[in-house]
Amino acid sequence: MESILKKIRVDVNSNLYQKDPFSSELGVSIVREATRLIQELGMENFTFKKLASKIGSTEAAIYRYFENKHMLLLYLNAWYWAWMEHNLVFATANLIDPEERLGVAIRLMVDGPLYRENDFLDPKQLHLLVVNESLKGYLTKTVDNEHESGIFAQVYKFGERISAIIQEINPTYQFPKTLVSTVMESSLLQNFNSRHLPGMTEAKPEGGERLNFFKELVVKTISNA
Amino acid sequence: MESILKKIRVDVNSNLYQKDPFSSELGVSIVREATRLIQELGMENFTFKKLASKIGSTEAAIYRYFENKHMLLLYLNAWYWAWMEHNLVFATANLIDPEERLGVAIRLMVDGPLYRENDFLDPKQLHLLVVNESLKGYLTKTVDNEHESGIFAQVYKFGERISAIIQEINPTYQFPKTLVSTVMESSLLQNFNSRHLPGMTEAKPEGGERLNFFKELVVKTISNA
DNA sequence: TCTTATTGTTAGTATTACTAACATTTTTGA
DNA sequence: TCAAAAATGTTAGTAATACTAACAATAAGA
Repeated sequence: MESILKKIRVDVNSNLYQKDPFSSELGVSIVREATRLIQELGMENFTFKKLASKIGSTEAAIYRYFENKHMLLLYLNAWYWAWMEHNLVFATANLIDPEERLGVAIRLMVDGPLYRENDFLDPKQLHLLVVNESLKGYLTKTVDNEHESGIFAQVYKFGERISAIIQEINPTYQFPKTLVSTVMESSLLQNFNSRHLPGMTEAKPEGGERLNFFKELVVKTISNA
Repeated sequence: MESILKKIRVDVNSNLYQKDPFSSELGVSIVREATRLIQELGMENFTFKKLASKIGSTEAAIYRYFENKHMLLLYLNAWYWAWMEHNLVFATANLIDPEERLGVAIRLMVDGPLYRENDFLDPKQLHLLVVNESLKGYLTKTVDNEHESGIFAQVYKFGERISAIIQEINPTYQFPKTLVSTVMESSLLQNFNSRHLPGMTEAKPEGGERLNFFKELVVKTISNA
């Protein structure tokens, strides 16, 4: 399994980039360093110029790969969720019990993907990036166009997989998709809250409270009480 | 009750502004028009210059009231949650049953504040603004400084009130604050999802699904099953 | 009426987001 | 093997943004 994970090259929607970053050295160093730098500076202070100087290239060169920094964020986000889906598929491959599979899925959402030193992007870094920045990439005026061009496919696919597990457990539950998207988004926000708005939550950044909270929440919600 | 709501002037943390916008005509027209314009353009395309030209003033004049557009957003956000708290207090004042009060609170979070044509800001407009833009105001690198200067006091106060209701219903429930912040944040995101990422949810923008979803989720979660 | 607070105006700077034009290198296929 | 085509890289720019400074005009208050 480790070697398979190591070799995984995720397919993301080609509308996300101008030129596939994995088709060249420069492209790879762009996404690699961007992951670090966006996290370090935050989207508002991140610029292609700063990124260019970090990787010894120029602004214009980066624009050939990504239309702008917003698209680069969406690209990394898509990559993250595709990676999450791989993790889910592998981790649940030989689990028959749907409740067990749901447990794995929730753990994945709460704790982020497994750490594997892989060839392309570090999923641990990517998780931090997604916690801090990804929602800003959704909540924009351009979301409708982006939605239409299929840019959120990875997020959708991941969500659908977990919805399917829920429907397996309780076929009469009315809101599987709403529940799944709530957990996907809230697990990120609660991670953020525990670090920056501690009064809004009982959870500690590295504690197991979030996992317990979300597991209990989901299990109770989909049960026929 | 109506006349009281009409007269309510919310107190927000003075770190949010340079000069109290309710201390002058210009200030009032800034916050009033900003609510509309931020919503129309989205934060990324909103500028003080555009706002100034709408209200027949100048950029520099607006900078006298707010340090930058980010602080203006946080100001409007604080105003929103303070208004929400007023709504909650009035709507639950004569309800004894904590479960009934919780129901009112959830409805408020899901549907936003009551519409009252009031003297200052239109809560309906503000709700749309908060749905689309407010989370971007939290998820920043400056959140820790802002947190320290008490800028999120209104959000906290609203959350604490509802946590208290939950603790009244079930004093043994472990995560009241986490649950409340989840509902506060997710109800906004689900509103957004229903409009822009419809595949992520069963809810329709104007339907009652979200309310049912969140009510069921909270009631089941805090029950001792 | 004199003082103070409030607004308006002009004019600037540094940075950001992006593009055009062209030079250089690499690939490829005849 | 080598010329044409494709991919990359570099330089140099523009328009817009996010501010700030300095000062003039106006209104309000004691």
